[in-house]
Amino acid sequence: MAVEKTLPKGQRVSIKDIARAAGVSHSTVSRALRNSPLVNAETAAYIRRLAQEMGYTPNILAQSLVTQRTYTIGLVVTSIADPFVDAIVDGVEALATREGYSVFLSSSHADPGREIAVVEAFHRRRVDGVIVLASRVGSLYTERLQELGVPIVLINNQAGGEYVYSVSADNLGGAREAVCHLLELGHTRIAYVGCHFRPPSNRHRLEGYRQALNRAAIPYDPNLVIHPRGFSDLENGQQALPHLLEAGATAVFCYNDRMAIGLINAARDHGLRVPDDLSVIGFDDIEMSAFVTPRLTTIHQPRYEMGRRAMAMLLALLAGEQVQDVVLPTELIIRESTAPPRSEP
Amino acid sequence: MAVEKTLPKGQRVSIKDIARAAGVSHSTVSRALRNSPLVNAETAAYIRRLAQEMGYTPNILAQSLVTQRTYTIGLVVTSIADPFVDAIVDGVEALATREGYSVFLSSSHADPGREIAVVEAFHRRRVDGVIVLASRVGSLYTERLQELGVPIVLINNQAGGEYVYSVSADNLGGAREAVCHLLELGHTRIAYVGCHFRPPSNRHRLEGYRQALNRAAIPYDPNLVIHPRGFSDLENGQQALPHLLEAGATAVFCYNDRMAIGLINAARDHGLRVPDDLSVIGFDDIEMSAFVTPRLTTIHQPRYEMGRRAMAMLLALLAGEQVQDVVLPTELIIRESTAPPRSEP
DNA sequence: CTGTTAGCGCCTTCAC
DNA sequence: GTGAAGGCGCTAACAG
Repeated sequence: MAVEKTLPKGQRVSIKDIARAAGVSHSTVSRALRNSPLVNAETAAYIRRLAQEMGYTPNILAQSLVTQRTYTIGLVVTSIADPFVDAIVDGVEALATREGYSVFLSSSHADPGREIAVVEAFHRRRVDGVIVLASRVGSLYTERLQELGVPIVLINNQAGGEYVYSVSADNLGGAREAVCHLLELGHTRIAYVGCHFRPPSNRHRLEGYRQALNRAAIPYDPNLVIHPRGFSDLENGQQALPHLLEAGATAVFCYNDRMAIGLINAARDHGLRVPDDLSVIGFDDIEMSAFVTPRLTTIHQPRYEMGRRAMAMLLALLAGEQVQDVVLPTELIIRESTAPPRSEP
Repeated sequence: MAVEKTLPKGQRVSIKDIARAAGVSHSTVSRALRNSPLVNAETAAYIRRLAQEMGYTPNILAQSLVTQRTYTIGLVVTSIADPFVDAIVDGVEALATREGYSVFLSSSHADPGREIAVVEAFHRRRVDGVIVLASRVGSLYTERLQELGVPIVLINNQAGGEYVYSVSADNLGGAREAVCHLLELGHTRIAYVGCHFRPPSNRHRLEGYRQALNRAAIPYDPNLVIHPRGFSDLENGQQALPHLLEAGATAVFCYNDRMAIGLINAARDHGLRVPDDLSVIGFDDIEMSAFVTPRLTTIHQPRYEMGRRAMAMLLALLAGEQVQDVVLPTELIIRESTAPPRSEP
């Protein structure tokens, strides 16, 4: 009876169409398609074959409307074009896809306004959960986040809060390890170049720096701790050079690789040689680090794994399980930018 | 009048709830919320205020179900952790967000199977359109893509097809410009190191190389054209070195920056100096290029703009407008890795 | 201007 | 096993 006209394009085949073609009710089709045992095996097979032939593609939107589950998550990053971010996104996406979730990606450009706008948009789309990467936004926002009633996991952000879960790298331990490496090489005038616009992680790395010095019984010298006020990491690295020279540093631990690279470039322009005249160690182990000259010694953050773990945590939360915050270990990667201090003339 | 009980969490306020609270029908609420003129201004204002107070967030899924428009697009990339990809994603996302679209991001890892799986997933979610980035997948797949009945735009992929639209960089012109630069510096033994697993763009860049030589009346020497068979770009760059030396090249145009960097590293390990002993020029202008030593001379691709244009094209397509494929101009970025050939001893 | 009625595509009791 | 009926949240005629 049904008119078998080929639908022009964007073939909107629904379970009703299949039901009509199969001479059953749409309930039965629905069951068959979800492999429900409550349906005759043969008719189920027939229905599935029919669905296949008719080019049926389930409409997840409709499903979601009734099940109240969208199987989507929202991922907020500061900027996609950040070499630190990409591997994390990769990790999130890989696990999400494997588990049947799709991910909405949006960048906030570190603008609080945009960041909450993004979250609101995610909410309108009824994402099942949200992952926020390296947000610099504070409490006012995580508060709103929690109102949404969906689980949130934060990566690299210690912004605390009752219903906020987090995964991050071991900033403290990593920093300690970096400075220990410098100490073991024989340095005693070791500087730290920090980042003023990432307070929490900066605090931890600075603390690691202090702990390492402390253990080596080297007194803390405020002149060796610098927080440039520029906007970009590279710029900040460059700006730090004169202060370092003045303070008589022979080695520097930089908040991150980009700063380290900026510093190294500035040093070269200034006629200094790294590591001969100045040892430099970074943090993050971004891809570029292995290709600059000299190749940068740094602290590796397991970024892909951080993404995976964040997604895994979200999945657990969605399954109603209990979860604990995770802190992933870092790893010292020794390359060419660090060496023993030059013996005095 | 309305009971102001705070809903526990995941406050599922619907237009019906608002209707009840306001003493009107849900149609009126719907109209008021969409700023329809068919509603008394006062009651509309009241309703909107009420919605605000009750913490209402429209459910786009439900809207989409009836309007048949999801305001989502799917973006397929080979790998997110590719420095070439990120800026493009950024460009797509920026415009999409501005226009009220959300973007699903998925990576295919250059696996045809995964790539079509991703597209199927997008289809189930009823995305309004799809953007595919640098797909190495061929016709069988774009065919299926078109069956979906949603507009597709391809970035950096010449795979042709009736209903396929594309935006790409001017590979031919860029390559010509790269080689011209080398010619102008005085080189005559100029090599090309190509990429065997990106046939279309490789063909264009090789053709640009030939055209440039041709215009300079320099005969084409097959020994100077190398296509390493390794898997990674860096590796391929390294592998090319011995052949280049053997062929007596004084300058090399590499398919992309990563190859160029691999080649430069190999050259250094081999005791050669770039650009003194060998001039090297890349293609892409990835971020790293400005930080390696020597800083890499290269051909810039306007990646962010490519992303934007692709999204703009999709938007136009969704608006039913006619569109034309776009080819964006490249730009020669002269840095430190190219110089005149050394005068013979 | 506003309410009523349908229905988008699907899942889910609840009877048969 | 299977069908009928109701509803997820929302928009869109169609009457008033």
